[in-house]
Amino acid sequence: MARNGDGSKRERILDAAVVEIARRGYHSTTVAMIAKRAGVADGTIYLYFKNKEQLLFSLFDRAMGRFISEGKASLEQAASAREKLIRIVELHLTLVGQDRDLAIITQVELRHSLHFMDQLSRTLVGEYLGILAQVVIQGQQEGDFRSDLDPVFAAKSIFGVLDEMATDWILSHRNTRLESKSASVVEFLFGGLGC
Amino acid sequence: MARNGDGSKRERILDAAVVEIARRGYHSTTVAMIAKRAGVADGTIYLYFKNKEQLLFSLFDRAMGRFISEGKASLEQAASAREKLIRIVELHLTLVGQDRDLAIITQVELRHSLHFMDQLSRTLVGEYLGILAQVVIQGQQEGDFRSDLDPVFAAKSIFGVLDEMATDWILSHRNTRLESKSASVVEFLFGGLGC
DNA sequence: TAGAATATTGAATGGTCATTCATTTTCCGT
DNA sequence: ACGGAAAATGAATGACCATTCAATATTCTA
Repeated sequence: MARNGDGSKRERILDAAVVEIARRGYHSTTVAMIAKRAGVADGTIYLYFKNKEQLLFSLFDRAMGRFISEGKASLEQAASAREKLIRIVELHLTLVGQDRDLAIITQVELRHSLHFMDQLSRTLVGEYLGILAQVVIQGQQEGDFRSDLDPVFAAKSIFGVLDEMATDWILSHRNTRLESKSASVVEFLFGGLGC
Repeated sequence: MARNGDGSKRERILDAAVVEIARRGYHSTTVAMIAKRAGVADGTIYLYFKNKEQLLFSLFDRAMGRFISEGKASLEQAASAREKLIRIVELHLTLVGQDRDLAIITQVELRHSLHFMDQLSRTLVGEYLGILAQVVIQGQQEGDFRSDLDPVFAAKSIFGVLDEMATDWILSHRNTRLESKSASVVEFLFGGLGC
């Protein structure tokens, strides 16, 4: 019965959870549905995850872990803050736009309670904002970015724009590619609305 | 009908729902809890609302209705697009920052599920974005805003920044006033990051 | 290969709640 | 003050589902 050893069963459960939760929503998805799609018994879920909520957290961990590691790699290849920001925007939109089901999880399902968001923002999202703030600081030192902006505030603004584009993409059922917005986003972030 | 002298019973139920749902989250709040706080019987809720989900929608309708009507009034007093944008930013942050419980509802609880967000974005949020886009168009005609920006894109970006500030305020438990960010937001929106 | 250790199964459990509706209370016109 | 209509009540219903655990299957060790 049990196939290839190590984490493959756990991975299968996570994959199944992404699909089921994206389609029906966290609260309407039963553990039994996830188990069925993963091809395991209901009880098996509890051998790998403490409970349903932990399973949802694990979904986020896995996705955000990939994001941050790819992000760090990509940033190392960029010298100036300006270039770094461009890469971040592209990476963010590309990764979110790559998997619609996963995007629904990150943009919608992971935000359904204050308790939940609190935990997320304290950990991985916080780390992401920190990286953004660092880039802003670098840009200010290089004289490319205005130095009268609070870097943390700027980081949140950048995140806000990216996050809104991602959510909007999920909600608009058109077949656009999310990363096609990269250039506009970069342009807006650098130049704002004014002439 | 249920509405006598004071339409106050329905209002009391809505008020109670805001408090309970903000504190415990939508899914952990039972209809019985809302009824208790409102001082009515469980069944009475169903004389005013079709079901629990409709009650949540009504919460949003009431809040967003106030927002849009106040917004329109405030916009009429502003002539230039620049002034209008300043007013929108101030109004958005002031209204959200006025009532923490209600803010938790709008920033977190109303975003529970794709289905739910879909309905919101198609209706009132869509209307809000439309107003923002109009202001951008006006600004472009007046020569104050860059005309190479797509107004709908710009509207979403503005909304994204405002929304992120609001969510961040909810999650940071510090005692700041949300509207104190107005000036920074306006400055960022007009000028962006660049020098 | 035996037997122990480990992994998996899935039916049963127990608790939770949204919703209903038979009954009671309040309202109001005459 | 009466009586019928409208409102309100809250206990009962029934559906739902996360989680458990005794039983079974599989893998490992010597």
